[in-house]
Amino acid sequence: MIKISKLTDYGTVVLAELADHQHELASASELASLTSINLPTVSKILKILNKANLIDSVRGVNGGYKLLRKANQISAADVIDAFEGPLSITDCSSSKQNCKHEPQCLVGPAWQNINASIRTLLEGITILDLQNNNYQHTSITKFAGMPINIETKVQ
Amino acid sequence: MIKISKLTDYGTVVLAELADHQHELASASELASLTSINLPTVSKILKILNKANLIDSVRGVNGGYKLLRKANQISAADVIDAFEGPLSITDCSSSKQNCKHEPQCLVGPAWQNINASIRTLLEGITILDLQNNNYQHTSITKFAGMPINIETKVQ
DNA sequence: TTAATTAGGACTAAAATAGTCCTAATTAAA
DNA sequence: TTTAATTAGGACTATTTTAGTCCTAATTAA
Repeated sequence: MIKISKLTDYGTVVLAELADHQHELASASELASLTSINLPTVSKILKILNKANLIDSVRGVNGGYKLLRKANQISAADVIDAFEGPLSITDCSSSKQNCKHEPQCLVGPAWQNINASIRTLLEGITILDLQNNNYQHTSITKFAGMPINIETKVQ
Repeated sequence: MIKISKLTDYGTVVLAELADHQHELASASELASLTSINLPTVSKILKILNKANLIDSVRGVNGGYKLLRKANQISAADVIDAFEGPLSITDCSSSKQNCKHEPQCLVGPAWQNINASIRTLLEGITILDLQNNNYQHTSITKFAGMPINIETKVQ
């Protein structure tokens, strides 16, 4: 269903929660109780986010995590990259490698363009937008005579 | 990776091949050899496409399949729906049901909007576009002072 | 009647995903 | 210096999803 994994979804929830904490550290167990996600899972998520340089960690007593960038500088695409590797709508859309059907494939290049479109869309949406729900969908079918879709952020 | 399944991908390939046959019937085995996808798999794909009313079938000797609508009237979203059920980027983005985290979920509604955007994008792309690769990605960052992404179809 | 074809669905195998758990390293505070 | 709280890293298992194959029935032209 063109879906992100549960872990990625949880990842955005955890990041949104961290955004509420601004510069204070939040521990894994705090975040678990705030988000209602099980502690072991939250820990795993935090490690992944840390490895992807989206958050910073401090060990030891009173340790915890905080955002490394501002919420409006972390995009949905960043989060997806962290959890699922480079965004790619089909196996062959990320690069022009090793597809055994490639010579006679009629649709590969088009999927690659669609992929780029979805990526651009997701790069334009930040954790702050997700949190505030200030991303709204609008659809405009014609612009200068051409059929287009416009995705806007509420200002 | 926000990806469609292999079967969905193959589905578009098969549809594109059927589009080349216009109104003649093409059998599963013909399509298998034209697309280099194994026969049993092509058969499965054709049954799914048939059930979704995207193609028509004729049994018996000289039977086969053909498109039920024109290639420019079958969208990428139609194909994804056929293979993967209603498009939905997260478990909670398709409807407002049964998510145990929902009361405190910070990001659900936003994902639902993103989902709608991706759907609109995919509804605007047809098998004909895929086949001709006449869908191209362009990105414009400002329009009337607002940050936007515009996805265009080549005319 | 036969052979070519699709319909339907059961089944298996493989891959991806989610979730848990263990041990080590770090650090503040008692 | 010891202890307790915390993250780091990774192994592991269980579950779910996906891909792919196969069998039998129904249909139909020749």
